[in-house]
Amino acid sequence: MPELPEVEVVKKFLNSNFNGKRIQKIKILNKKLRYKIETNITKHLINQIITKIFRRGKYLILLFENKNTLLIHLGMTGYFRIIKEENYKKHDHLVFYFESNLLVYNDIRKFGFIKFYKPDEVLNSQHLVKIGPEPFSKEYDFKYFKLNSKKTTNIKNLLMDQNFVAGLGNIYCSEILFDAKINPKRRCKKLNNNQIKQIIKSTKKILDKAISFGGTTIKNFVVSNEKIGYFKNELKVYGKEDTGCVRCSKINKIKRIVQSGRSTFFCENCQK
DNA sequence: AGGGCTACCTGTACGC
DNA sequence: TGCGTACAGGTAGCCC
Repeated sequence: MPELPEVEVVKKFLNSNFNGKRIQKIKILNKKLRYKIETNITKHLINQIITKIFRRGKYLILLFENKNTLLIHLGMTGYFRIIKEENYKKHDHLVFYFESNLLVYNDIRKFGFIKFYKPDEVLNSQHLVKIGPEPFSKEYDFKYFKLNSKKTTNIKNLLMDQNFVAGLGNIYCSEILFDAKINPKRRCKKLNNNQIKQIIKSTKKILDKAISFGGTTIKNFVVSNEKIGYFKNELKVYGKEDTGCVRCSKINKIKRIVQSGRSTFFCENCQK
């Protein structure tokens, strides 16, 4: 489910519903996620007002009035939904009780996590201390790319590296490289200046568009009780193995290859 | 040191 | 219908 655009949509959803709201109670239904949910988070967060929700890469940061934070990662299948009463489903793990509703975290595969951090600790946590720049930031530019792109790896793996640039995952890397007309197998050191500039441009363009469409629905990207994620209809190559390339003609079929154990989709004809 | 592979966990789709 | 296998948006820790 969640790459940067999906997490951004979740962040907006949480901000619009819970910013300024007080947590009355927290119930841990199952503490076994990627990391065990610490039982004592309850005593730090009870009666606290959520003052803001931030996104950094694919991470969510909940900030409370006493400056404590929760760092949340949705893994592959994590999502939030709002319910009116205690009406739980399989794989619900944590519930925040508010005055007028309940916010539930559900995660089938348990690759996500919810961690508590004291003020000023979260940005120096193991998860965020080495994370790369936001793709929309000024820092992610031509100079940065030249200076920090690992010369030895291919461009797909570079974009997937959260310490190079934050938030890109398996879907959007394929889509970005298709837009930039770059072959995902291409060695980084062989990219010329124009291609680097194009990759940066395509990164911002694809993510921006995906956010405006509400992210990509693959399986269970659900916010509240509404299905969103209309960017799925805009995907050009991801999951399109053996279908005709929408750009260079219907004769050339999209190929699926495996890079570092993950599927990559591209057109051999128009991505060089 | 840095990149590649595998584990983690559950569900689904597909071939036989 | 059932069984075995492959695959799925994530990171992290091991190995080389």
